[in-house]
Amino acid sequence: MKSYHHGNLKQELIDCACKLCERDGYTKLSIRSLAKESGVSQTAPYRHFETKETLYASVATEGFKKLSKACHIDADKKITKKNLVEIGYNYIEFGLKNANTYDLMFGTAVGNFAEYPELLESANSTYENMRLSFSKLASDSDEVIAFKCITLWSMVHGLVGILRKVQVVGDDFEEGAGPISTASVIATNLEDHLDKVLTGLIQN
Amino acid sequence: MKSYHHGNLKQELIDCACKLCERDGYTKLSIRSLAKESGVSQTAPYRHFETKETLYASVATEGFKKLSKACHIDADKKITKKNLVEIGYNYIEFGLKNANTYDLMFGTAVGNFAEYPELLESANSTYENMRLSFSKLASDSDEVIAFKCITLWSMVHGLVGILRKVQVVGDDFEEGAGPISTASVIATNLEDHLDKVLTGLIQN
DNA sequence: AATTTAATGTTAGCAGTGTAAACATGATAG
DNA sequence: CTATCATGTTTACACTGCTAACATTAAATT
Repeated sequence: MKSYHHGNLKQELIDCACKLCERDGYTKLSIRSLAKESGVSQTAPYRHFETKETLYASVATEGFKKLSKACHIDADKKITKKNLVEIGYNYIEFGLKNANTYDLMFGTAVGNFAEYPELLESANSTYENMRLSFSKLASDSDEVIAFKCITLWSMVHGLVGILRKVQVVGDDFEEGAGPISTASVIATNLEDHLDKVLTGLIQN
Repeated sequence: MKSYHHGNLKQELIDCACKLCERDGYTKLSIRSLAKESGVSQTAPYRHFETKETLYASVATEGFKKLSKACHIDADKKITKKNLVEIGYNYIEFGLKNANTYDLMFGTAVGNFAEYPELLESANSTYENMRLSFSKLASDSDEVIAFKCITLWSMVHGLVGILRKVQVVGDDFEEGAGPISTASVIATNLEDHLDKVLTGLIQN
């Protein structure tokens, strides 16, 4: 016995979309299949999402919230370099363990974050978190801190990209030629790697 | 007066696809519209590309070849740190000026490079080029060189990703809050930035 | 040179997609 | 109690990737 009105459709669609996007990749997601999954008509989702991109934006927003949480460090405590390594490590871990969602967040699925205030907010706050943690370690100017933060961010962001391609290509590479084996080495020594890079960064 | 057989369809399709992918983004590309553009029936492309992904792979291959060329340094000459900065700079420039193609190359459009030997080859050779240049500067072990190379690569790769999001969000940001203004600063001082990072990397 | 074969093209059609328009239902505000 | 409006449904359109059956012609074989 189901009523005509679902009651909680929007949230259910988002939750469902998050799961499906992560499981199959966002390209495989269709509004129709999503509607079916929620036991609702094909076009019902359009009452809650203007276009498919709007739905993507919602999923991406959830992603940034999770990423933010994963990279969060208790603000009261004193921050050490080890903490920053942790942040970087957690960032990369998130990117690899939620590869499909990560793709949605940083790919072209959502063209312009500015069109989706919540998404823009959650993305910026992810950065802001990171920047804050950084600011508690070094006593540099805001500018320098932001600079270092972006450097770390692009570092880990880039590593996620490279390491994902590694997974795709497969690890069964023997001759130390390609980027594959090397990247794998970095992957298994991620913390060391981050520590090294951060050390260089902090010392300036 | 056109003959039944096109004569050079495959190459024309690839060329056309490269242009369209770069102009509108690979998501907007349809095999049908591509066929129409080449004045050929809807399904003619399927004689040359098993699936759409195969076509994507071809476009991506072209992309890696261009990227490789952009990052190439004459092998005979002695390599300086400045040359490496140049490589990094050119890499980033390529990523920003060919944003849509870059997306195709590093996104999820092509799932598994290993399924497309030419693509895998061109991608690996891009890396190999970079590694070779690196190996001519420092006199480290192969392992360390590869390690440093990957570090530089993920660095520039990450920067492209971040800087692209900047473009998307727009530069008209004033309060020094978001990652935007900071990343913009990096963008305008790219060479300095790279030099700084590389210096840290080379000194170890 | 004639004939077979394989490569390359076309037509027709299926199943699936995003989305708009017109209509149905029922929760809520007056 | 009634009118309104958010939310759901039905129907339909234009588009997509892709398959199967058929047409044409270039290349290989006899």
